[in-house]
Order: sequence, then C-alpha cells, then structure tokens
Amino acid sequence: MSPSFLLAQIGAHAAMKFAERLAPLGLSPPDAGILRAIGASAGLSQKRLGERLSILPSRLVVLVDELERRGLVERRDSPEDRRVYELHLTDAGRRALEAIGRTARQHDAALCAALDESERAELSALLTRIAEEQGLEPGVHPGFKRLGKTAQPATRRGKTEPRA
Amino acid sequence: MSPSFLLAQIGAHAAMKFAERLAPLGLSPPDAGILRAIGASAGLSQKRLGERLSILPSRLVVLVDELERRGLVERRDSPEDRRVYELHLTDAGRRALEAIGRTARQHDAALCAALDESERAELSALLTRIAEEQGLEPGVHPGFKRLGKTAQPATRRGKTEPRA
DNA sequence: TATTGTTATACTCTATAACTATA
DNA sequence: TATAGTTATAGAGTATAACAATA
Repeated sequence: MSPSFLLAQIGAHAAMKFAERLAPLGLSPPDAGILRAIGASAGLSQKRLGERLSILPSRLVVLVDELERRGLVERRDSPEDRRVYELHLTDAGRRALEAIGRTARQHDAALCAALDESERAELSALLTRIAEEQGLEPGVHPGFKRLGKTAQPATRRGKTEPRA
Repeated sequence: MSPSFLLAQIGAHAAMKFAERLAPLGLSPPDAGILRAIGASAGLSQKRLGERLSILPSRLVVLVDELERRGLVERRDSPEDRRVYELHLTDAGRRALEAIGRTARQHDAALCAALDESERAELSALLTRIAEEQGLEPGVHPGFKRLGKTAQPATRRGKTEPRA
C-alpha cells in the first residue's frame, strides 16, 4: 500500500482516537490546541493565536468564549492596544493542559502498540523528515480546510417512484 | 515530537494535498473512494458501498447521483431484488479511475520526497503494522465522524461595546 | 415486519462579509 | 484608513428520523 494513503488513513484514525480520549475532559482537539498555544506563549492575542492554529477569527471567538466561560482561559485587556485581548491560562487551565499531556502520552502508547521503542523512534525520525520537507509547522495540526469540488445541482430521478 | 501527533499532522496534510490534486479532475476524495470501490467490486449495492466506505446512505445518494449525472457510474436495476441498484463503472468511469491512479502515484512521490526508496519501504512497513494492529480496513480512509464535545451556549459579553 | 434507497432536517465546521471600537 | 474582535450568514459534512417501494 502507498505510504501516503497509509499516512492519511492512520492520521485520520489517530485524530479520531485522540478526540475520543479528550472528550471525557470536556475538550475538543481545537480546545487542546488553543490551551497548548496559550500555555506556550502567554499573553497571545486572538489574532496571532488564530494565525498560528489556522483557525478563522470568527470561529476562534466562539472557542475562546467557551474556554473562558469554563474558567480555563482569561481574556485581559491589553494595556497597549485597547482593541486586543491578551490570552492567559487560569490555574484550572494549566491543570487542564497537564491532563491533556497525560492523555496525549496514553494515546501515543496505544496508537503505536505494534512497535517497540526503537521502531517508534525510527518512525518519528522518518515522519519528522517528511514534515520538514513538506513545510509543516512543528506542533500545528493543519485541520481540514474546504476542499470539495464545486458541482451543479443534480436532477434526481427517484427510487421512490414505481420503476416498472 | 510524538509519533501520533506527527501521524495526525502529516495525515491531514496528505489528505488535503491529495484532494488538491484530485480537484482538477472534478473529483473529491469520496468520489475517488467510490469509483475505486466500484471498480474493485462491480455490481455493488449502495448499501454495501456505504458500509465499506463508512458513508451514510443519505450522503451516498447525493454522491452517486452526481457521478451518475456525469456519466462515470451507472445504476442498474438488480434482477434479483427490485429494491437495490447494482453500481457499475462506465467507460468514462474506468478512465477516471485510471487518472486517479496516476494522480495517487504523483501524490505519493511528492509527499515522500524527503525519503529514498528503501526508507519509503521501511515507512510503509511500520505504518502497515500500525494499521493492522489498530484494526483498520486496508484501503479504506475512515473519514472524520462527529467528535466535538457538547457544550451549552455561552453567554457573550462584547468587545463591540465600550469597555471603559 | 424488515430492508433499500431516498428525502427532510438539525448540528457542526469552514468561509466570507459586514459591523463596532480602536488605532 | 486599517486592524482586532465580533456577528451574521452561506456552504459542506455528519447524523438521525421518516418515507415509498419492495422483500
């Protein structure tokens, strides 16, 4: 089987399984990405957060709203520019981030159960080279942009009508 | 970086790039999966096709409608059970399938440009073992089921109101 | 009564444009 | 005039229920 098909297939499977493990924490994969990014760069604006994660501003608002409502993220007015917020993790947010880390390690172990330690290292090395050559941002899941094709509406002829 | 994150990241990238290469043919990834499945088992019913590809019947109808409208797929009444259609590729459908194959090989070469021949074989071997251990169907992309978490509507407080 | 294909509908995510407050 | 954040809305994809024809 072609490596790129296997990558797409296992990658989608990995993303789904990770989302399943995250669900009991009440978090989605975008939530985890947001908490991780804020944890790595406290004070980030929504603008730059959205750019880093390739999440549209209009969607980011809703995601941050929810994380703020649940007390994991805090929006502070920037003293330099009153248009922007500085995003910070609360204590609960930091605990959530740690839980995400534990979840990720469990997920990793389960997904790579077929491989021993040195094989996992070999796999990571190969994947890292591909990621670099393809110009992928380290630590940033690209999400899934719009990609379908544009097609005209089809004229339907029914199975809900007698055929004989 | 953890292998499972790299897998999800590169997998999503691979899926997007493949969709981009398919777009000039006027096809989406599900279209390609459908043509491939019908090509491998001519006469398949929509029911079994949907099961194999994990596409819901209500969506499959629309996809097959469009492929039939474009003359790539033909629905023939089953002589044994008047409820079902037998799905077949037309000549144009077979040509489309060949074009998809060429596209997939180009995609594969581009995605794995960082690796030489023996490294690609090594990668495929590792990935195949993971796919088997994880119980993934050979040749079937799992798509992306519903996985977000359920959250109550948030009470918004606006940046569109004066803050001072 | 169960099944195949189909339609209708709801919810989520992606995407774009327009809007408010501020620079 | 441009920018950060927000709102509204349109377009896909996912999911469920209900329906007609047939088994």
